Amino acid sequence: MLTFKLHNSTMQVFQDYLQQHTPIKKEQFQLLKHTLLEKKYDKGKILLTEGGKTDVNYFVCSGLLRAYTLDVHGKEHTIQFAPENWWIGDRNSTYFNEPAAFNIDVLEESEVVIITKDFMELAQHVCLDFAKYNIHLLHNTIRHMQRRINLLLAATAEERYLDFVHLYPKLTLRISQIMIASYLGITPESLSRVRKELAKKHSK
Amino acid sequence: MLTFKLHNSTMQVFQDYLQQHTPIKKEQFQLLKHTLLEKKYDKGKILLTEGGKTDVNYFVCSGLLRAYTLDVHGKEHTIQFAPENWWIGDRNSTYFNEPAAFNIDVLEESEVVIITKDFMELAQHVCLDFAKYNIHLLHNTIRHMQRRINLLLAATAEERYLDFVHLYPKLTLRISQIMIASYLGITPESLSRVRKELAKKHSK
DNA sequence: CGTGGAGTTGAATACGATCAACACCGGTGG
DNA sequence: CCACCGGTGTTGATCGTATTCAACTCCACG
Repeated sequence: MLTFKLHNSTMQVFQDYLQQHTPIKKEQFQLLKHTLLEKKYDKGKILLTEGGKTDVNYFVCSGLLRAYTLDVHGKEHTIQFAPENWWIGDRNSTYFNEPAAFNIDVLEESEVVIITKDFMELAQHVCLDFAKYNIHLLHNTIRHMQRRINLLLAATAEERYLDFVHLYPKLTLRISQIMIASYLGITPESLSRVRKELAKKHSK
Repeated sequence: MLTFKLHNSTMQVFQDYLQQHTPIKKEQFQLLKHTLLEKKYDKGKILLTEGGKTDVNYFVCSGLLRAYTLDVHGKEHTIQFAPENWWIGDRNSTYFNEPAAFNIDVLEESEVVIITKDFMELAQHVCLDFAKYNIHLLHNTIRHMQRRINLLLAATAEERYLDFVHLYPKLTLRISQIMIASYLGITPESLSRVRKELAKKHSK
């Protein structure tokens, strides 16, 4: 007998992730499943708006989401990209019950699992060690943000771009330069020139 | 009978803080005390060096510490200030067992409590809810860092300075402009001019 | 086709950095 | 007590990097 498995379902991707990265096992996942929701979003869809409220986070199974803010001039500033197997959500709203600090939109058609508050609470009851994983995730987030702050303080546009390429080589190809520029804190025109300079150096 | 209490001991300040902000109570603190160390450091003392290793964090009871990095030109970039009742430490080293990402030095003569790994572990056994406080602290750190990243991406030097003054009004007076500039990501000269402009606007 | 967004390039501009000079303390030692 | 010194903060002149605004090419997509 042959079993065909063409591709994993959205929920299956999430379950696989949990089993690989957290102490939550198959049987435990079954107890948690009812607190989760799977969704598919089209490119351009806005999942959260600055100042709004939400009590869910997202786990991206396929596609690409983004967190960004708008300044007084209407320019976008990217806080975070979330490709497959990344978490994204607004802590201000989900954890502190305050208005959201940023917007979340869909850069590529994406399949996501919606992580409710119920899931977070229940997961810690069902699996005591889940809290440890959670803390690990928080520390890791802080480490990355600290690194980014340091780059914004100390590095030139070129250095920041090279760091981005090094850290997210696959994303560099998927994400438009407009978006990358808004993540690096420069204009798209400047990024274009940075890339031109790098190409020149590299060809020598 | 009169009781004189001229000033709190370093350890007492820390105990008071825990009792106010965490679920750790008097009796529980007694069980934890032996994992803590109190120290007094002179201005200029360097507690941690980039690339080094440490397994302790600090709680500042009095004085002022600072976390900073050095770039290739030898310039300092301030990651964080830690005045009284703040925590400071290098996660890369204490949590991830990797080389420290930054330096920590003493800006004012300071009394600190040294928080060992033993304390963190024991505290969670002695008081189950301490973990929740810890998570709260992590979320809060992330919130602040996200805000800072957004300011570095979106705001002018003047806006960043105003935000700093608003967020840390007391620190503004205690910290030299050289240090504030290195926190904002500008030169001391630029900060001086920003302040001049603000004074001009304000006097109109 | 043709339309609109992405990326590139150029010219002018603005903002902060750099370099240098100087005033102003606060502390130290003769 | 005063002279000196080093660090801080200010100001000016100049420089450099990134921004702004505009024009143009190149595709992808309807």
